[in-house]
Formats: sequence, C-alpha cells, structure tokens
Amino acid sequence: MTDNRSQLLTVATHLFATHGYDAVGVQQIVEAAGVTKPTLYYYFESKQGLLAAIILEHAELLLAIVQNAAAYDHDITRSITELVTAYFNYAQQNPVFYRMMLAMWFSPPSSEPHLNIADLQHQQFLIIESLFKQAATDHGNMRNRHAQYAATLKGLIDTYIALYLQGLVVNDNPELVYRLTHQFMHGIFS
Amino acid sequence: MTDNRSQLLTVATHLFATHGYDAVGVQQIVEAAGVTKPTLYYYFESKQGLLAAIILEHAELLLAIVQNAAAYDHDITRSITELVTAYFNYAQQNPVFYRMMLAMWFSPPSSEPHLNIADLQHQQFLIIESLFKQAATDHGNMRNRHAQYAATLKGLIDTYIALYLQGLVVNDNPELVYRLTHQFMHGIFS
DNA sequence: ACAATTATATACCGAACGGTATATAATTAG
DNA sequence: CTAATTATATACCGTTCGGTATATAATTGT
Repeated sequence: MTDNRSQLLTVATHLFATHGYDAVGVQQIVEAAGVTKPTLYYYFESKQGLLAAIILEHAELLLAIVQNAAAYDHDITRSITELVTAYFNYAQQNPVFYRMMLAMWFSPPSSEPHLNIADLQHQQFLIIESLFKQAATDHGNMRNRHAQYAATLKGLIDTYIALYLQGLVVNDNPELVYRLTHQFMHGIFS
Repeated sequence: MTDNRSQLLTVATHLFATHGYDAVGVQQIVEAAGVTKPTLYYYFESKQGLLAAIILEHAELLLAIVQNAAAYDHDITRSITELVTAYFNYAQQNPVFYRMMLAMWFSPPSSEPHLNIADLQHQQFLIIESLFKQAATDHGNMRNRHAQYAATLKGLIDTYIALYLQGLVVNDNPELVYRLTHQFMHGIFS
C-alpha cells in the first residue's frame, strides 16, 4: 500500500531508525512522506501515537514468529537453534525496524523510546522464559533460573544481530546460529 | 569538587543517562545544577561541548584500565578474564556513565549521541583487537579474525553489563566473569 | 443526487529549543 | 589598591518544537 497512512509509517520507521526518535521532528516526517501535519495527526493523534503504531504494526508478526519458534519439544538445543534462527531471519528481513527496536531498548529507561518498546520486549522475554520453564522439567539443574537464561539468551541474540546490522560480523547465517547456540548451551551446562 | 563546572558535568551525566541526550534541555540541566545558562556556555561553549566534556572526562581512565587489563602474557584465557573483570569493575563503579555510554553507542549511527561516543568505542575496540592480534602468534587458528573476535567480545561484555545495569542478572561478579569468559572461549575454539 | 463521513490542506498557536549580547560580581596579579 | 581576568546573572534572540482551529476536497452510503 502507498496510501498516506502506510507512507507515514514507512518513512517514520526509517527516520527513527536512522536519526533517533527525539532527533526527528514531525515536520521532517510529513515532508519526507509528502503530506502535511494534520494528516499525520488525523491518523495517529500524536508523534508518540505514530511510534506506537509502528511498533504495533510489527509486534504481531514478530511475536507470532518467536512464539512459534520457541515451542519446546524436549530437545532444548534444537529449540534454541530454531529460536535463534527465527530471530536472525526476522532481523534480516526487517533490518530497519530491528535497528530501531534495539536503539529504543538500549535508550535510557525513563526515556520515551524505551517506555514505548518495553512491552514488546517484555512479551518476547516471557515467551523465551516459558521455553526454559518447560525445559526445566527435563533438566533439573536449570530450575529457578528461567529469567536469567531468557535474559541472557535474548541479550546474546541481540548482540549478534547488532553486530550483523553494523556489518561487523559476516552473514554466514547457519554457522553463526550454530556458534551462538552452542556458545549459549556451553554457558549453561559448564 | 562541587564547583559549578563539576556540578554541571555530574548533573548532565545523570540526566543524559536517565532521559537521553536529546530529551534533556539546556534549561533543565542548568536548573538541576543550580546555575544559569551562560555559566554552562562559559565552560562548555555548547550543549554538544558539554557532552564531549563528559566523555573526555571519563575516557582517559577507562582507556587506561582497558589498556592495562588487555596486556597479553601468552595466556589468552587469563587475559580475557582480566579484561572482562576490568570492564565489570568499571561498570560497577561508574554505572551512570556506562549506561549513558551504552545508550549512545546503540543510538542510530548518524545521531549526535552516537557520533560523540564513536571515537571512545573505537579506541576500546583497537585495544581489544590488538590483544587478539598478539594472541594469534600463539594460536594460528585465530589469525585474520582479530576484528570479529574483538567486536564479539566487546559485544558480549556490553550485553552482560547492560543486563546487570537493568538488574536482570545478579551480581555474583567472579562467577559471571568466569561464565562469560569460557562462553566466549568456547565460541572461538569449537 | 445529496447528505454524511473520511481525508487532506492552509495557516496558525504557545511553549520550548539552543544560544547570546550585555552587565556585573568575584577573584587574582602586579 | 587598582587593573585585568575570571565567573556568573538578567534579559533577550530567532527558530523549531509538537499540536490545532478551521476550511475544503474526496469518498461513501442511501
């Protein structure tokens, strides 16, 4: 779609990812989108509403992908491999949004960008944590460390994706997934 | 020191780390510091100059610590352990600055915060890379991967520090260092 | 066809932005 | 003790900020 609403979403995502939410003005967005300010406010009510709409637009797909990949089938290594693969594929297909998401997540805790992305991050965390909770029934030594494992794995994934998005790590996808997965497993079981 | 210059540096660091560089106004800074605007401009010339001064103030010590910890003594595991320990200690002692540094580093590449922190990050990278260059003389399989190893290790360290600063990972320092180090080494030699 | 609704533009608002011209205290040097 | 320098404040600058009152096109339902 190239209607004005979609155009605003696309353009704003790119600008936020490139320059940061605070650094981009509403005027700049509407000019880049070829519309005027009232059009933006007609669809999104506020600058923050536009940001929320961007996030909402991507959240459903991302969470569905993560949810699906994090299904536990009594093979934790396999599950983690699938999860990592899913994240890498998603980041590869949505590099602009993922970059924006990362920047917002690492923004200061009480900043507007961070507060807007916090919920989506938390939902991902819950899904990953649930994977480790299920796995703990097969691996006693993992018990009561769900939160730490989920946070660490998500952190590792985001670290590698950030390196990839910065071009500091090559994109031989399967090998990278293998390395990250086994690196993480080794961190748990050693 | 509690002179106005130091007061401005301290207050601004805290505000930038808490709310983000762009979201904090000059007026807000001087009010929190108990001075007026011309005082800020007298010492730092601009808002960006204030940011540069904050970074410069911390850069010397941080780089000295990293440089010292990254000395290679033909025991790569030991070197990495020391490096990781040094980073963890520094982050523990300068949590506000480290949080600000991370947020700026993860800001969009062409944003003002990112451009201001890029040099300090690059200097850290060079030091760590140099460690791996030296180690490559003892470990042939590491050759020509200095940059990737340095980027990955720095990314891992920052990930764990971010988790620690967010309270998502407990602070049993020595165990965390051991886990991260061996996790990273396993990623290399497997 | 025409009324209602949806979508877009012109022109503007007060407030906050980063930054400064100018004056005056406080300190230091001779 | 005074002259120069350093440090701080009052009051203001032009610009940009996010946001809106109002009017008018375009579309839709009947």
